[in-house]
Amino acid sequence: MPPHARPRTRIQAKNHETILDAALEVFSAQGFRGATLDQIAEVAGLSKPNLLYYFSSKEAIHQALLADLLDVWLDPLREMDPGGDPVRELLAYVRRKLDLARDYPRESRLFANEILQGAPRMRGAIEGDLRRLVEEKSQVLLHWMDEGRIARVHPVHLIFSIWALTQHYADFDVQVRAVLGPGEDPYPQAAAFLETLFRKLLHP
Amino acid sequence: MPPHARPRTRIQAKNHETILDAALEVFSAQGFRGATLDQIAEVAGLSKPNLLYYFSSKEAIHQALLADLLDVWLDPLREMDPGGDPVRELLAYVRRKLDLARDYPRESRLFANEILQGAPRMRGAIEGDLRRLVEEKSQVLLHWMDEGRIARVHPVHLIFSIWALTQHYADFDVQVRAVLGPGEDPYPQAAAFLETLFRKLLHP
DNA sequence: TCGGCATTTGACCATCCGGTCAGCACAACG
DNA sequence: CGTTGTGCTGACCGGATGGTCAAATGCCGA
Repeated sequence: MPPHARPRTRIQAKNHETILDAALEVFSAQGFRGATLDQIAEVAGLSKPNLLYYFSSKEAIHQALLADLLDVWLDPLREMDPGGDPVRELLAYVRRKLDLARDYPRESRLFANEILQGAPRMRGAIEGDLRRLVEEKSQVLLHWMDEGRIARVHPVHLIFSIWALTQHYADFDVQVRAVLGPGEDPYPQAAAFLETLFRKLLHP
Repeated sequence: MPPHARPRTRIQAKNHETILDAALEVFSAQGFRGATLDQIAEVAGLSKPNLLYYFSSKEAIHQALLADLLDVWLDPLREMDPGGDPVRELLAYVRRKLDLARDYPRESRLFANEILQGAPRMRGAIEGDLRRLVEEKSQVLLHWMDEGRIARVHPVHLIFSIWALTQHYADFDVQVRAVLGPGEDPYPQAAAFLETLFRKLLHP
């Protein structure tokens, strides 16, 4: 009688969260098809039928994760203030995005997995919300360029470059650490490097 | 009697190639676990048992793909000539890498999938060949920086940035095209943008 | 304390999937 | 025309996996 709705009781809220966290762990590391309900159940410390008491299917768990994801992912871009100082705003955006990669690598990899497979469960959001936001912010960038406050480059590719350079540290973490050597924290170096890179790129 | 060896007859050579091409198609789009032998067989236009006549297992097909991959992937970096003009050499490297993303997106996604999952079948190569090559080329970059011929930045992160920015166009192709709009070819714009970016970054 | 609802689970099912195998088709060759 | 080796396949197997269900257990307010 009380299955797949939004959490109502305290137990439901807790188990919902536990399951989503475990699912994030497994989906981000194995992809959708690679992940199994048994693995998720094990990580969550629950039985498999119990998972399906809270979510109607493996798909439903995955959907729930993706639903939240895009918002979190785009928030740093939304925060970019058209009224602020251009270079400062853009560097702050880069910084927020890099922090996101450092603090939420699983979310980054979940997203990367989804796009890599052709975004079968996110097509709509990408062609909708995401595209609109990029278009909107591109206008802001173009405006700044017209004013001569930052260098003139293709605004959409500028945004792509921020995504690529920051997410790389989460998605290719294994490679990054293997090359830098163990025990080396990539993020401080990355922050410095990216600040230099974008400062030079944006300088009019 | 004549199964899993290097191709000997003409038929073997042809089917080997057909299977690897089909497998690349499927593995790069679905990941290792997401891919099934039936899908590969269908794409190849062969029966499943026939695949296993030529390759001993699903693993073996995947291994065969990965074995070639790293070399192809690192060749553009190998070609960077320590005796050439620094900026020209680096821009040429960026260009070669971007062409690779444009012409071999499936290979790029296969690689991305592998790294995303923690490189379970490539750990050795990454900590070995790849790391050594990056270390070697970093020395070249540092030398160029000491001579004042390019700006001083972290050489390894410079290489990371080239990887991230070029592979992004293959790995996140769906997103790139969704944002730019259909019918828009991202690559000419990307080439121009990346040339600007790296020219500015490297300028002493 | 008790009734009823929320929560949990062991046992089970159908399907999918990687892999095997016995044998068929066919061409080359003596 | 028989023998031999390559190429190929339908039928099958066992284990994994997503999902179901009836029944057991825990929890809470009246």
